[in-house]
Amino acid sequence: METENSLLDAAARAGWLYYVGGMTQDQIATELGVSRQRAQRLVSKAMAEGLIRVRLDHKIGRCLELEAQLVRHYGLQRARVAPDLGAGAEPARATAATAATLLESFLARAEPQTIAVGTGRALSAMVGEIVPQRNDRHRIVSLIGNIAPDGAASFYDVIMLLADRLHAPHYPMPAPLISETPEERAMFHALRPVQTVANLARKADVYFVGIGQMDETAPLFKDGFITRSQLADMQAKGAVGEIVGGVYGAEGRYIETPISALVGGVRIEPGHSVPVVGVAAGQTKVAAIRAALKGRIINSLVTDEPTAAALLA
Amino acid sequence: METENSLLDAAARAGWLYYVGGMTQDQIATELGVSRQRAQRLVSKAMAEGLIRVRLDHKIGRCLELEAQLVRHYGLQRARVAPDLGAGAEPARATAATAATLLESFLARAEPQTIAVGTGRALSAMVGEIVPQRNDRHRIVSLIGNIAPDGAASFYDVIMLLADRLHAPHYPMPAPLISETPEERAMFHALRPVQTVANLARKADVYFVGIGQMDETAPLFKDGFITRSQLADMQAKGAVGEIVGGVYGAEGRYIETPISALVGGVRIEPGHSVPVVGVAAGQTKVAAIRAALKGRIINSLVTDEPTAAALLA
DNA sequence: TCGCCGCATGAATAATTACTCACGCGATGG
DNA sequence: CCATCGCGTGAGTAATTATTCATGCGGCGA
Repeated sequence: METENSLLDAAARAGWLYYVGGMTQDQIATELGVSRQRAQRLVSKAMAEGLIRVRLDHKIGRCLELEAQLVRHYGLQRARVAPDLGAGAEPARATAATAATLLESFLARAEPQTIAVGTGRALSAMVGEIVPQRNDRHRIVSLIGNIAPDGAASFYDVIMLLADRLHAPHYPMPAPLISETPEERAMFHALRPVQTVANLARKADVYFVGIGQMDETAPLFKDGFITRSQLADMQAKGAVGEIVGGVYGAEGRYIETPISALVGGVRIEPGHSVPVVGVAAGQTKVAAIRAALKGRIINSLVTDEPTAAALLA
Repeated sequence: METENSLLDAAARAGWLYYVGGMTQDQIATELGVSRQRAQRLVSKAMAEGLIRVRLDHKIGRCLELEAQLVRHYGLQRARVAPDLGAGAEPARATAATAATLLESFLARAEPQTIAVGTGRALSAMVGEIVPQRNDRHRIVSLIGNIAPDGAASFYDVIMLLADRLHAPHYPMPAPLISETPEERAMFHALRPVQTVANLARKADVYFVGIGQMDETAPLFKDGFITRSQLADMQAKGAVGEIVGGVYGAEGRYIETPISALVGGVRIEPGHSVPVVGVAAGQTKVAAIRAALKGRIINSLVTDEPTAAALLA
């Protein structure tokens, strides 16, 4: 622990000298009295550990334009468009920093906020960009059960990561994301802790949710929460997207399916007055995002440039 | 204006791809359809124009800033600011690990170093944080007699502890810290071993010293080296601090007092070119530290966060 | 219109950074 | 106590980035 800490300290120092001080790694090595290689490793560690945080302080004209158009076209409260990272990159990478900045603007508020979060890669990446801080006046509450079919806590467990970074009180939902049977779901929902969390979630001051597509690459399916035939069934009923387990059609209206009775989350009702921020990007998600916007399930959006362009096409 | 703007946009985009996307300038060039050199120039411009803001997300980020300010404000060779340990903790605790790291960076040098050390709680705590090692190419030399008025070796006997941890040759000064009479002092200083050590100390490659305040809590007084009336006398002459027994005023100029003729140490002359590292922290020591910095008795400082802030206030 | 100036460009090259590898040290477990 | 494993280290090297320099293009005044 002690050596761990001093290692990070050294990394932070090296990173500071490199990125802020603009020194070469050679100079840093001399300054710190270590070898050049070690200086390099420290700098790279500072980056890898996320000690160094980079943000873009310039709104690229095109992104600004897309944001304004999104707000106007879909009647949003706010929109953020991250510059394109290029074809190869994971879309979540692009939105992560931008979404983190938006979340931080809520965290900066003096009044205690109840912040409800969903799950997924996009939110997970966002949390990775949040600056660690001591910020215990806000509460983090989970919108959705995080127990996977095999009983393990989900890999993309956003709430724990976020609470860890903020040292904030947090309320995970101790229930399966999708139960085996309606009875199992009812049983979980009868539990006091589950009800407490659900009630808290329904009164949140701001929501951050991912958006799942319902094509063959659907996260629900890919991550093993539903079977291929269940997916096909929902597709047949017109499903195009999913938010915290709630499946909806092309107009953003929730669709009732056999699965609906098994979902252990707090469904986001359309037309919320508080910010409901969808964080999603990628060609495959365009239909799902558009539907969520149309149905006013979300009223704020963080996405990337090509996705924004597609949404407006 | 338009071209200006699109230039900045391009720079911002290149910077985003480079720092957030982690792409090489080659890839960026391909992505943006420009030459590699142009991509490089755009990235560099993004930095120069401050389009990309880099921040350090680590508790020592604030410390690093304070260090930079201390170096600038007082013209220091180097400064280290340890993170605050909270109100309750002994200030020496905070500086110990940081000072030890600094000392170790000197120990790591291949060329043999002569390392001169003073005494005091801060240095004692520092030595406690030094990792034991077999490092006999350096020499440790004492700057100050370590015989207390009662004849016992001082409790805070830094040099023995340090030499023990390093297995390095060491040269304690076999003389009283403060003699009873000028004659006694002269007698000790006539001794060959004392002269040898003093000569060695004057040619040291690096100095580590504590800094004593001269208020009612003065270490010299608390540890019984001087009487209350002697303290009062020095205070009346404007004494605010003390380094290896040398007492100085608010501007960091040494003050001659009856005690001066009794001190059995090697006075640190101002304006040394080799590192003279003061290790000290605590509200009570601020005036003493500031004076030592002003008078250039020390040219490097290890302190803690609140003390650094006070020194810059 | 011509010539000059300044600046952007890409080639070449220097500097810096990242990676690979073999080694050694200390921890771990039989 | 000794063999083994894993990790950190520095040397060497590949990759990447920064700088320098010669060139050419376009604007501007004569």
